Amino acid sequence: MDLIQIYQCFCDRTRLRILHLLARSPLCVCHFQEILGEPQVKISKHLSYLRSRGMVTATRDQNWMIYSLPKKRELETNLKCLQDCVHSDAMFARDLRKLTRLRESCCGPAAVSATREKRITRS
Amino acid sequence: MDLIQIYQCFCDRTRLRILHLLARSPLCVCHFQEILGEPQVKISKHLSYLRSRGMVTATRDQNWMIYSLPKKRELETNLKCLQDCVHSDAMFARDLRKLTRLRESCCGPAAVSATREKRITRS
DNA sequence: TGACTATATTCCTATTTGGGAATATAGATT
DNA sequence: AATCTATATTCCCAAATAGGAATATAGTCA
Repeated sequence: MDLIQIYQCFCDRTRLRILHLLARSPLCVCHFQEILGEPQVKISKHLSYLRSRGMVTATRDQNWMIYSLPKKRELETNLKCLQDCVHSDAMFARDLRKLTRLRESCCGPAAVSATREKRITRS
Repeated sequence: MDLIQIYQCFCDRTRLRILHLLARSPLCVCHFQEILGEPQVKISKHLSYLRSRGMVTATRDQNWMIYSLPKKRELETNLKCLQDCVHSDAMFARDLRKLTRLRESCCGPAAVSATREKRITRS
């Protein structure tokens, strides 16, 4: 059953933070490392967990893997619910703030920074 | 973190069905056995799992344990979301139909049948 | 008191999970 | 070709989970 899988993906702190961030914009692995402050293996494994269950999709942009959310009604519904629930949560708020800062300063792939106000082209 | 615990409780099929039913009305263990068609140990253990994480509360009515949902904003929000998501799901729909039938015919405790239209007093 | 009923707990086992260290891989760059 | 960079995978281990068989418990009733 699909719904169960969604909740299985939601029930780990790291994965929940990842999905919460992806609800804002696609991101590459190094962004997650930067924002979550967790080691590369950990991030990568959770992304692979999410991918194997169809909760994220990945495309390559040169060296970078860009992760984003697939179109899935139940997933979107639950992510909206998540956003309602985390309003007061310091950790999720902090993640979003870091995301904003990253968008301004980061060295990541074009596909991700494409969402910035000022598009920065790769040199 | 509280939210994580909610999702941990949601991520098992049996527990999800239990919580989904409780969103309608308080129930005792034998009702869950009847509706879910699962062995007593299994039901009892999942209820105890849920109880230890504060997702259900239990009170005794003679021999019966009546389980119900506590007032918890995030839990309620997520249960509403669940109801949005399961509209098309045969299993959850079947559970609800069985619940309705039980309300009419069952031999359970007064505390539970109190929600029936015609209150049936224990002989 | 002893038997009965509804429910909980214990013991056991197989599986899944989460995490880290080390290593592998794919594409880019020189 | 050799190297570099970003990411993935493998191997390992400890802990959590899910489930069933058997047993225990609390309250009820004769």
